[in-house]
Amino acid sequence: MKQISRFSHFGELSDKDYFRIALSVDCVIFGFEDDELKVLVIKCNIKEYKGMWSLLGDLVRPDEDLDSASYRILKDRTGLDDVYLEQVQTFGKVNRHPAGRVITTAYFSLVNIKDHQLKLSDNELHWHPVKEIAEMAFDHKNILDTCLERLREKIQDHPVVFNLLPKKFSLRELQSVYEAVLNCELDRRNFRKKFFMMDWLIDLNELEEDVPHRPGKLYKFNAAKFAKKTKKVS
Amino acid sequence: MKQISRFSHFGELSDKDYFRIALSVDCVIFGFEDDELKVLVIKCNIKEYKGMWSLLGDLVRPDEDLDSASYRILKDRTGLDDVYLEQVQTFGKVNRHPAGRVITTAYFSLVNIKDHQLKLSDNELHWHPVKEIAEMAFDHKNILDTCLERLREKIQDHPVVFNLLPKKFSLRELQSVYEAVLNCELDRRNFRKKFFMMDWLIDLNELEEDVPHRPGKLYKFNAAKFAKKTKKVS
DNA sequence: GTTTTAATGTGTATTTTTAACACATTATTG
DNA sequence: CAATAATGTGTTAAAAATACACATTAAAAC
Repeated sequence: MKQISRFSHFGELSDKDYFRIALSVDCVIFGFEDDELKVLVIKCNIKEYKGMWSLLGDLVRPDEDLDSASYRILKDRTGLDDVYLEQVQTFGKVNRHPAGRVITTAYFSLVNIKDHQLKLSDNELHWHPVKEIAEMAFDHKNILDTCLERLREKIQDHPVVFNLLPKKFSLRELQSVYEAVLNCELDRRNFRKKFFMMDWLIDLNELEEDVPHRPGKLYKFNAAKFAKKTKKVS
Repeated sequence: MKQISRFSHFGELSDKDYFRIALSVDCVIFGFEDDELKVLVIKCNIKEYKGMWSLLGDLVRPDEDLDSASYRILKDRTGLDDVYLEQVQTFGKVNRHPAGRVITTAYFSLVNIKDHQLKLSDNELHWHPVKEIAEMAFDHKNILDTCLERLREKIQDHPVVFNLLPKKFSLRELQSVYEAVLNCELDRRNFRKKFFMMDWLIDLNELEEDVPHRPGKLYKFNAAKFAKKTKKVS
C-alpha cells in the first residue's frame, strides 16, 4: 500500500498512527413475527459485555467495499441474498469499543424471517422483539434506536416493508407491520385507501388459508412499478 | 492498543490487515452569497486529481471522536466555532482514493460566509457556486450531491437555514436561501404565511438599510423555541 | 344447522394542508 | 413629483389527512 503522508496536514502524527483505527460494520437486521418487529441479535462474548445482546457485525476487510461488507455479514449470518440494506450512520466515539479504536458503520436490513433457517443453538443467534430490548453491548442500543428511527421515516414514503413479509400477504398483515414499526394504531379504512391509491399492490385474487376467521384477500408487492435504482453512494 | 483478533471470525486475516484502512472526514461546507448556494472547496494537490476542486477533509486521529474530527476541520479551515454540522454518509468503495484504502465520512455544514475571513490566496480555498460544479476530485462530486440532497430534505422540516444567514435578515433573504437550496421558485405569500405559522421568527421591528428599494422588516431566528438537542449518535 | 364470534371490506363527511392567485403600499431613484 | 421596484397582505380552490359506522363473511361454538 502506498504511503499517504500527504494527508497529514499537521505533521505531528505519522501515517502509522492513522492506520491504528479499525473499521467495522454493524447490521440491524429487522424481521417481523407474531405481529412484532424483531431484530436479529447475538450473545456477546467479549468479556466487558459478556452475555449481553449485540448486533451482527464484523471488521471491514481491506479489499472489500463498505457496502459489500454489510452484504457479506448478512449472507453469512442469515444465508439470505438479495435483501434490503441501507446505510444509516457511522458511530465513531473514541471509546465505543473496549478492544481498541473501532469505528463502525451501521446498516439496517429488512428480511422475511420465514425465508431462512438460523442455526439458533449454534451461534446464540436470536430474533428479539425490538420493544423489549432495554440495553445492549457496546453502543448497540444507540445504533438500534437510530436505525429504528430511520426505518420509521423510511416507510412513510418508500415501499420497503414488503421485505419483511412473504411474497403473498393480506392487507391486515401489511397494516400490522406498519403498526409494529411505528408503534401505534392505524385506522383500517384509511390505511387501505392510502395503499390502493399509491398503487403499490397487486390483487392476487386469492384468499388467506388456515386463518381462524374470515380470510382476507392476498396481495403482492407491485415491484414493476419501482425500477431498481442502484445508488452509487458508497 | 489491545489486540482485537476476537473480531476476525474467519481467521484468514490478521489484525494487522484490518488496520490497513484509514478513516477520513470530508466536510461539505455550504454558504450563501449573491443569492446563490455555495460550497467551500480547495484546489487538490494530489497528482491524480491535480488542480481539481475537492472538499475539505482530513484523516481522523486515533484519539479523536469522529464528530470532533469534522469540527476540527471546520475550525481550522474557517475559524468558525459553533456551526451547524450533520453527519450524512460514509463512502467506502475500495478504490475511491488513489493513495490507499481510505474510507470517508461526509458531513455537511452551514455557515454564514460573512462571519469569517478566509485566507483565500494562501490555501486556494474558494467559495464556489454549487450549481456550477460539474466534477471534483475523488468521489467528491458524489459526496456533494448526496449532502445537497440531504440538505434539501432537511430544510423542509427543520430550522437550519438560519445558519446560512446573518443574525438579522429579511424575509426576502430567507426565501432566497430556500430558493437557492431547492433550486426552484417559491410563492412569496405562501412562503411568508408558512413561516409566520411555524413561529420560527421573531420580528425585530427594524428595517433593512442600504437597500436600493423599499426596505423589508428584519427578523431573527426564534432560537428559544428549539432547545438544543444534543444527539449522542456518533 | 343455527347462532355466535371475530375478523374482513367498504364510503362519506370534516378538517387540515397546500397551492394558486392580484393589488395596494412604501421608499428610492431619476 | 413621477416612475420604479421592491415589500406586504387575504381569499379561494384543490388536495390530503382524519374521523367515523355498518354490512359481510367464514370459522367456531353450541
